[in-house]
Amino acid sequence: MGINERKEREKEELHKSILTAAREVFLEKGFDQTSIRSIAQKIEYSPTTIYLYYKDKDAILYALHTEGFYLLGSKMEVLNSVENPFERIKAMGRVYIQFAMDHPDYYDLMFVQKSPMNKLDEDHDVWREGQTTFDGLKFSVAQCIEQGYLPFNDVEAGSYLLWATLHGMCNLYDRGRCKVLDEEKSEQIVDLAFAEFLKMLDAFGN
Amino acid sequence: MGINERKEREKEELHKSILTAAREVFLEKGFDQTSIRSIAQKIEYSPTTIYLYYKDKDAILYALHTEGFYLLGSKMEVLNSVENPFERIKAMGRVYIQFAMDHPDYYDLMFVQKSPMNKLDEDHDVWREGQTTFDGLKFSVAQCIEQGYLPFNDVEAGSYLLWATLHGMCNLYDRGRCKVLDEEKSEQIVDLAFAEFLKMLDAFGN
DNA sequence: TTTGGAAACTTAACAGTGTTAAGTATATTT
DNA sequence: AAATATACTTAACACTGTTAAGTTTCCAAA
Repeated sequence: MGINERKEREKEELHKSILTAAREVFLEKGFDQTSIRSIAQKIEYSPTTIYLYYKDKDAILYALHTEGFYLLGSKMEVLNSVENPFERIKAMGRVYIQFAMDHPDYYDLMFVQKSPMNKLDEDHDVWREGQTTFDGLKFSVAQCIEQGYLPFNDVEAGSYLLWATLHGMCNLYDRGRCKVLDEEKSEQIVDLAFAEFLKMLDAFGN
Repeated sequence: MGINERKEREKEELHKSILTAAREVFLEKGFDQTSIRSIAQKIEYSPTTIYLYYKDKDAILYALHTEGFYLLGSKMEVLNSVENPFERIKAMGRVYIQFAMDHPDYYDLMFVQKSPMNKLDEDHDVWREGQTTFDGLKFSVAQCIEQGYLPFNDVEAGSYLLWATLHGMCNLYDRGRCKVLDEEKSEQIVDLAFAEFLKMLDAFGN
């Protein structure tokens, strides 16, 4: 009899629908407004039911953070066809910025919020999602160094520098720190600064 | 009769002691644990009294954020004696990183948290503290461009790029995203990446 | 077919948050 | 002495994440 199988399916479905509801609330109302109670209301269950499927709120946020990395990964994937590693690096930068602009909430969860990182210390100690993405960057940076496009001594330090540069631009923008600029300029500052950045890199690449 | 004067002094004192208590809680327990009630407990007044001296919690956080800028400003001040603008820029970077490491909570409030920025939209529209600091950077960047140390077309975009690079390194570090690196390396990654950054800049400066 | 028990879910509560309306002392003015 | 203004507190509202205890539902064995 497949009763147990059906029950297992139903459990999985509720598990999924909790995450779906969480995603909807998160994308509609933002990080701050994503509460256990608001998720529960969306699926028409009591708040405590959620704790039967997720250990705590951080576990849900971690799952959403993972979704974000899959989304970013899918955008990065198409760049595998770029043969020249230096062109690939530059394109990765553009994709990264575009992602941060298109999905600021996902971006925040992936690279700024401390909540998802709490889960790491508890169970699996390694940040798989971030690791995979960073490895992709390192691979291209190593190629760039080999082929004389970038002047770094240390692959990891150089990769971190590139990552941090883009992250800094996106994060300062997202957190309203562009108010130090004219209103018109602050709107496009990330693109402008990225252009200056590319110019710096090109001075090495050519 | 100086009774009104004495009362005025007492009001000012309570105003200050609220901020002092807020600072103590903030530096001891961190941003998340800085609640109106914990501040009130420290000064042995009821939580509602605080609202007679500060409009809301954001107003207190704004005041603390301003303190942070004074602190950073005092660290930057000594660099005025550095004649060479390129050396000055590089020294500013070191001071900035050191500040972020020494005072992560202040740094967070100044450059990451949205709370203090909320106050801007309400009253004075301009972010005076950030503006002043950024102007200091722009001044040196403009000199560097003039004297051929930096290859930027746009002073503001270039300044933003430099700022964002340092901010990105500090913020990713603070938010635990250095877990993509070996444990030993993640401890010193900001210094390592900054070293790579300086090497890139030096390629132009010399 | 009824009974026992496990599984799934809910109710109610705890301890905390920012914030405010209403109430109470205290001190000053009329 | 009575009225008023000032300073502060109490109690509450509407939230938050989380958990212990209670209830309902459902399946299996007697």
